[in-house]
Amino acid sequence: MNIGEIARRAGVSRSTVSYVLSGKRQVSAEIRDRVTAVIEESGYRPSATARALAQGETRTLGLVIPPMRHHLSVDQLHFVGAVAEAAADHDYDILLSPSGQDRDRAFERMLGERRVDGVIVMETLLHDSRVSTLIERGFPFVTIGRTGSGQEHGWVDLDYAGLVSEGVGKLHALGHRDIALVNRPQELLDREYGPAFRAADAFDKAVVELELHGVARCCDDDDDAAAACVEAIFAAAPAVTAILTINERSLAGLVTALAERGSRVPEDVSVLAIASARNAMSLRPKVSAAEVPAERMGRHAVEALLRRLAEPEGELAHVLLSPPFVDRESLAPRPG
Amino acid sequence: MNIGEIARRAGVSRSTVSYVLSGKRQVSAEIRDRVTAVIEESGYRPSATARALAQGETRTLGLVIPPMRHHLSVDQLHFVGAVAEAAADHDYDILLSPSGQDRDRAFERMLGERRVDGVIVMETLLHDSRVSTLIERGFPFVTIGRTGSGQEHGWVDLDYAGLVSEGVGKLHALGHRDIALVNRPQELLDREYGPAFRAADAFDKAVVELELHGVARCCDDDDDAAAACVEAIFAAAPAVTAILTINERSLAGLVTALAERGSRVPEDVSVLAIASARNAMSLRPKVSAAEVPAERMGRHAVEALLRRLAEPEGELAHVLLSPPFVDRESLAPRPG
DNA sequence: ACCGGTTCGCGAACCGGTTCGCTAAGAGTA
DNA sequence: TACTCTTAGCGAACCGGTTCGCGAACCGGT
Repeated sequence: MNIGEIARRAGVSRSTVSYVLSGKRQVSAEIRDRVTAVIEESGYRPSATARALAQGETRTLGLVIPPMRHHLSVDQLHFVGAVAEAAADHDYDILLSPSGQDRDRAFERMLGERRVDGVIVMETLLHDSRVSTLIERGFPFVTIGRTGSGQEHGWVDLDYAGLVSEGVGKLHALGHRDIALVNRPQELLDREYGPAFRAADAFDKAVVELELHGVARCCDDDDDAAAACVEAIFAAAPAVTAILTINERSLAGLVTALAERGSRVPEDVSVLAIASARNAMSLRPKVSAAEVPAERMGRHAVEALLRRLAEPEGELAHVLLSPPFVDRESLAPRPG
Repeated sequence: MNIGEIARRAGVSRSTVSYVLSGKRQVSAEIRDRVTAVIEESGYRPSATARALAQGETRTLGLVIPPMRHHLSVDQLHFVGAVAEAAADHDYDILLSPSGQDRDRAFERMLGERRVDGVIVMETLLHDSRVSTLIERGFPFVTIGRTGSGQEHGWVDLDYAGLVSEGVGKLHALGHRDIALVNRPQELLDREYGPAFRAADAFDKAVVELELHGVARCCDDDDDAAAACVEAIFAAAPAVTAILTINERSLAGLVTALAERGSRVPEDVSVLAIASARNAMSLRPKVSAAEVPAERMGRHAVEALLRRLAEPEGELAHVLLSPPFVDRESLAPRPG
């Protein structure tokens, strides 16, 4: 069933059917009714492909997701879902592009073959080749997380630097002087993954400013790594009485590792995290944490990108979110 | 940059360029080289949209994901990632279609406007309107989870019935006679969500067959619900010494709830789960569990669908996976 | 020199929409 | 009645590819 068939059955031209559908020109009530009746009874819907070709826009957004072997976090999952729903609300669809081993195949295809009108890039690095490519080609996009060249494109980001200094401040206010940071995996830090990088940086600054003794450690995204990390922390700084972690995936492992080495939370060691409430709440004690607002970020990203598509010369969106820490049961004054 | 421009620069016709690209007809070495040189230097890539229109296939697969408010599980996240990667390996793309409040908008658009060549349906119900729609329209698709009309379409499923009876059998073999099942939320059971339904059914059968005292309870997908569920179970059957759960999201809550009411695992109560290793391992004690093989399921689904697209009259794929239980620290013989 | 068979490039039609310019019919005015 | 203006439908061109039929050029054989 195509537009020509509808036109034939309604006894009008194809262009008239098109105008009935789009409303871009006036059509007399009589003809309009006749055409809509035919469309109704035949269940006709115009082909997205043909329209995309004619109009030069696909009404599809690309979402570049991190490779699976990074084991997407719950946050990222929520983010993907939120993006899909936000896009659907605007009658856009989401095309997934896994980056990965040969990441570029899918990414290049998406751009080169013009499958999408714009792109959302997840897990952005400070120096990100995908971002450079997009800028070079003048392709509309928004990143999750800032790059080094932050002013040249739209982004939505979580203020890791702010959260980390706020977190350290909270611990400092409780009297802690020996504080550890559990960061994301070394690999991400090496690749200059923004959150890992900015967290490390902010931690160092806060430590200097507040005249604390700080120890920062990277930790792979799993529970076994957390156990090793706890060992490393206390080996390097036995006096540590507070741990701040931005590594959600290893949070459970961190808490059990502390329990297993005989450190009570929060009597001996305070724990503060940046992690989803769902995750933090299922632990004992319930861990105080600032939540990654994945859903809000998803909606912001979609809306920023759509705004850019509507107004290519408009202002670039820079959205920096800073969710509050919520106190639960893992924080206490420094012992002794 | 389009195919006409390439043809002009290479001094050949558009059709010749097309044949160079597709290799569907012989082209003399001389002309082939000239054309590829021009393509190379101009960075030309054919438009996916135009090709889709001409060939009548989009080389895109639709993935219908559950609504966000169901809070996708880690498994489902992995599944989405695996699907995207498997599709990318075959140079297909994945279009997301969130089902949800007005699920039908995105789903109908995807089908009606022919944005995709085939569809993968997640979280299938025993009586699923999406499946009926797809069958009616003769649209190629594969479901994750069987429906009631299991023989009329391809599917990939986890053998929940088998896993539950195997699990009950294991507990029985350890001497347990009073066994509880923690199922997925009541809402899913009411809507006849396959895993919840089949698990409940298999549990009842196993209980009768082995002459056990069984109690089955639904549990919402969070930790608080797990606490309530534990209370309900012991209120109904104080003698329970073993719990089998297929509710991954509430597993952590289940374990802490047991600890909080003074039941030691596994000395007083054995726990057996169907859950990702990652999740089960981060608990104390480490929970014995059969793992949902999300990644394998994703690849199977994509490959089954692609096979169907290549051979519309070929056999339907029916893949039933049954991962092994792995023993960790949560199982013990019945006390006393 | 003629013939039948290959090889290979070209042009045109097609996929299913959108959009622009034209014009016939009808309305309004003098 | 003649003239202008507006309204609304039609046809054709276009988006950027693919595919089919045609025929020119070249081949070897007699």
